[in-house]
Amino acid sequence: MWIPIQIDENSAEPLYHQIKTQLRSLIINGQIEENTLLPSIREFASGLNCSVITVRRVYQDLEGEGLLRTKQGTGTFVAKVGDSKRETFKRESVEDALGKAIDAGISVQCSEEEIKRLFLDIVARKYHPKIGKE
Amino acid sequence: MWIPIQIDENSAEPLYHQIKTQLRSLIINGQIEENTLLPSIREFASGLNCSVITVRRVYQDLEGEGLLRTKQGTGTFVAKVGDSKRETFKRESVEDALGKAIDAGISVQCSEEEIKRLFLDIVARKYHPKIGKE
DNA sequence: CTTACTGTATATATCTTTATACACAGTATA
DNA sequence: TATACTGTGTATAAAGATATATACAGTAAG
Repeated sequence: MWIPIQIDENSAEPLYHQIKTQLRSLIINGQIEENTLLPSIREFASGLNCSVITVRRVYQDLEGEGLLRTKQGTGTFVAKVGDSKRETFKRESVEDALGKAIDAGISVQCSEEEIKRLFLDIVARKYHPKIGKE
Repeated sequence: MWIPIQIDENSAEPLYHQIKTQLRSLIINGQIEENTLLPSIREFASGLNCSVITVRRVYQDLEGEGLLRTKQGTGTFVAKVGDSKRETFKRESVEDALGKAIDAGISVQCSEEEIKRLFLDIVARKYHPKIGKE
């Protein structure tokens, strides 16, 4: 089972927190099905170029949130997530990120038209990527 | 001299890094004039409810970047910032935040129309705040 | 020179990350 | 059913980054 996690080396956000946040998102959004057996802490750590203990902490924290079940000697499985929790999480996470971006614009005295134009440009680029560009 | 810094207690980003990032932004964007005497580390720390040492580290780091001049017994002053540096910084910081927000949307399978609608709603709210709402 | 303000240095506690060694569960094989 | 092997999660100790309190040192003004 391959789990798509993107680590930003330059971020000030701690490593375990980046992993936890992204894995939580994948689970709550249903991109990883209930009862899926996650990679072992060793396999996951190897893929992320980090320590086994760091992954262990993520699994432990998410188990504390009720998102994972873990059983020594067997592995770690994803738990059931209710639909209402799912929807709430989706909306909040996107709204939060957009709000932060707009705050950044305001703090830099971006005009409303300017930030709208920037936004639409980047949306177009990200939703319709051209070959040879990111 | 009052410096507007917003601390997010819930963020995983270290405190000194939040302060440093925002103060750097204020200086480079010219929202604090060249040669302005910044608050003393004690006064600033008191306003942010944090330790003197945390503010001290921020001043020290930004002095290392050439954005501040500091003189023992006298205080800490903002240095000169070139126009080209200013413009580059503004564009990059906003583009970066918008890109992150859109990535968050994509990772959550937000449709292009959906994220555009969300964005315009939040822009309207933030640029034209109603009384009684944030 | 005293006083009250600056920044500075040292020691301490907590958080983050790691390395290493250990204990438990499944499976093949005798 | 033993036994050995390979997989799993677990516990302990140590190093680095982060945040703090407290004591030290330079500067300016009375």
